[in-house]
Amino acid sequence: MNFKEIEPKWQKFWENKGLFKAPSEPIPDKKYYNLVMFAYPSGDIHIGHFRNYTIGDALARYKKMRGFDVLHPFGWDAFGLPAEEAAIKHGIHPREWTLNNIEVSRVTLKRLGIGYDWDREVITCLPDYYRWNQWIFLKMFEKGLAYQAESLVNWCPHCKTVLANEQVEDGACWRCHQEVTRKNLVQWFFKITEYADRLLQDLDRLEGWPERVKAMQRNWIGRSEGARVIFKLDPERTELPVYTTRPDTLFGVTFISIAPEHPLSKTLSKGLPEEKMVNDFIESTLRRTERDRTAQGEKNGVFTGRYALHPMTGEKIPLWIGDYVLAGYGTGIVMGVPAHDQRDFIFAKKYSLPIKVVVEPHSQELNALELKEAYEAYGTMVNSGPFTGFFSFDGIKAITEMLKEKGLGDFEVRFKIRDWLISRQRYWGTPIPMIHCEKCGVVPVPYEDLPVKLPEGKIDFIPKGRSPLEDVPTFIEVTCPKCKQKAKRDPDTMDTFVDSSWYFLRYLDPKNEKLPFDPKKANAWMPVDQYTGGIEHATLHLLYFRFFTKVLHDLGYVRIDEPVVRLFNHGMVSDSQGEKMSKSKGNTVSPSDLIAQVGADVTRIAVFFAAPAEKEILWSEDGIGGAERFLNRVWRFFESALEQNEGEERPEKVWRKLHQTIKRVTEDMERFSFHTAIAALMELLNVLEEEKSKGKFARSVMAIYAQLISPFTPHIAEEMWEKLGNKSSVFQSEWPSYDPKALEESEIEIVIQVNGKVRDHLTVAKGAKEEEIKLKALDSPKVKNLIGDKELKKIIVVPEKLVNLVVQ
RNA sequence: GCCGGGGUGGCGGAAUCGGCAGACGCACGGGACUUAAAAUCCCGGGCCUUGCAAAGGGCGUGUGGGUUCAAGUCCCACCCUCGGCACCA
Repeated sequence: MNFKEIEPKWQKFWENKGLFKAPSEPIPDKKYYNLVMFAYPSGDIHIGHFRNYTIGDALARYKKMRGFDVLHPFGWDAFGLPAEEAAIKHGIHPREWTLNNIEVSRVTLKRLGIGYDWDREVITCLPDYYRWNQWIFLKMFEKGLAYQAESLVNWCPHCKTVLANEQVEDGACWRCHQEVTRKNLVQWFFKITEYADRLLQDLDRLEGWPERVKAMQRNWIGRSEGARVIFKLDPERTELPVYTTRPDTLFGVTFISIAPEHPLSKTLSKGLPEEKMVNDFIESTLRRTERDRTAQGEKNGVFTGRYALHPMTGEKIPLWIGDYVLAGYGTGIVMGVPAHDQRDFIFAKKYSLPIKVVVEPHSQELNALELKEAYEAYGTMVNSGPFTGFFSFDGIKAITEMLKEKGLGDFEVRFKIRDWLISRQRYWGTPIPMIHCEKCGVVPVPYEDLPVKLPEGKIDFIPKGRSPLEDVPTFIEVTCPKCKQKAKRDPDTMDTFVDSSWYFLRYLDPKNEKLPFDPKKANAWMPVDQYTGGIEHATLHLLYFRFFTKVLHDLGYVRIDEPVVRLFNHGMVSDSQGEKMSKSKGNTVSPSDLIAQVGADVTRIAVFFAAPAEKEILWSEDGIGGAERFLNRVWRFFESALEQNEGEERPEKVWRKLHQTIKRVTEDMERFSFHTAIAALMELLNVLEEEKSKGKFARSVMAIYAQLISPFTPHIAEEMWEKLGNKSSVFQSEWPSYDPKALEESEIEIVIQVNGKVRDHLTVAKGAKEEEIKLKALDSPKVKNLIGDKELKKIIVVPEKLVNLVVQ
């Protein structure tokens, strides 16, 4: 049987029948929104995509047979840098390059037998879509959730654009791995920090999400509880707020450190003998790379010549500038407690600053002079004025409360997460719908003027470190919507992660020209019941789209405030050495080639059976051979079953195996254990072959077999279904259910253990009494031999399972 | 350092509720068919050990302990490994 020859026939059949079209509003209790991460069209579909999308496809087909209204849409994350790079390299316009790739990939997806509702296809680089990015941006601007600010931002010198925090991995650009530098720029941000607490807390509600994704998001959001403590500059009494999680160590402060980037650093020493040293230090520190500076270990600093007053004791505390103080976290100023913070300890030792012990472990005195490292644990407070004798936890509370009374501090919760920087200095993205007017300032583009379209024609894409749009006068030059004077458009485009933050809502109403989506339709389909994709977006897309959902919820456009009930992360597909596949390494496996060689169904089985869906696959051709062998056997058995008419008896063994298989496959589909579902189907085939099942009975078994295997091998299943005399699609049939009675065996094998070790087996009738089992077990010659004249202490009988004889 | 996964044959892995560890497959070895090969079919296999054989025995799910009649599964301590966060005060 040449499987690949029948595949186009069934693909056409499905398309003509509109098998995968979803209703615009589903039956409420029977809806299944089955979402897979849409694709960046960088060429053709690769094997990683293939794995992702066959999982989604198998689920869609299974759920349809279970009677659900299934929504299984697809689209393209079509903006992004590679399109511009291709434009520079090959002189093709990014749009043309992108749309060509989409064309090629769409055909491949169809040939892979993946069934989408293509009427809902979304392409983010088309104005139909990105105008709603602009619309949402304006809504967020109105709510104060989109704002422009000057700050030190991550800059990728290779991509020549800024990056959000989430897009810097280990100090390098997530896309090109070039080391990131810092720049002070005015950029647009989304205020995700305002949602930090909700994004964190609601993770607890996401029971259907993998623990590791939730852990990553918790780490990333980085909530910490502590206190703001205000030191005052001597003598001006300017406030120097610090953030600390250890107010209990407040009496141990012997210096204060300020980040070199902090504005105060430049001004504190003005006119003092220290001024030059301070300026030199700041300058040389700022010149160092982020990675170099944050390498743990060495700490450098310089004394400013100035002092601050301790909020409790009024003591004069020296002010230092320290290169280990992060400008972007807390207040950019920290209190130095060398006895109880390892970083402060190293710093104090280096510059011979005093060390003062204020917390001691239980029943042990610490001597500041003898400390080898900071004592960072909690303990009993000492040398802490009225708080001496308190335990740390009580001290934290009491000290913060007293600071609050004095107006010199308060409890404070801090997050590590920063606001989402969305400006990009590139062409191929959504224009930011803002106008800069000399007179009126920043003015939003009126809604009726949307979309702000990307200019067409000849554009110089070569990155120069500023947006290519800046050099397109027809785009940049506008009149101010307010004062009608000459003004300029914002030249930047949006981060493409904006596009992917709400595409799942556009699928629900893709042609809407009045709104990004109709809330009624959104409420009918949301939340997404199942989302399937890779783990790489754990703290990127998966954080951003939760944020967008909450914003759109707060704006009143969706009822739900979490987008996805159940999240599944499939494993990667690597080469046989475990190396990541890439075009440059030449170790890629092309799904298109595989379909051409062995067909889609064989490839699908091979990928499903290679490993549990959540684990990495080390790709090997051997898997293809095994899959092909299995499907050939299925087909051969199917044909032999069709041919013969005699043999209508229903052997109990096969009947039972059939129903066990229905049960197992059904349960395995529900728990995403596709490889064991296939193993169960292999076992059933083994039994069918062993028992040489034939005729009518075998045909009825094979009808069920076709249904059970159909999520994995849809084409072969349809072919079998048709040959069995059915006119409609196997996917319009009802998923088989098992008969619990068929699972019951009339005779049951029972294990006989002596002292917990299996020594013999016993066959008894179903429902045999304990007493009978005991007697039979004791009657076993093997058992008699083992027991001999030892004393029988106890007999444990687990009905229908085992009997354990305990002897001494 | 903190947080989260995971450790089972040569390999991918199974064991879903504490009850026969290794299902299913890959690779491998042996055999049948064939002039031959491919394809296909049959047989074998955790490790060690007694035995000519038939048939036995012991050990075995990262390590050490514990609970239990019974532990891959539960509890305690530890080791290794993968991933996330990390000069975050």
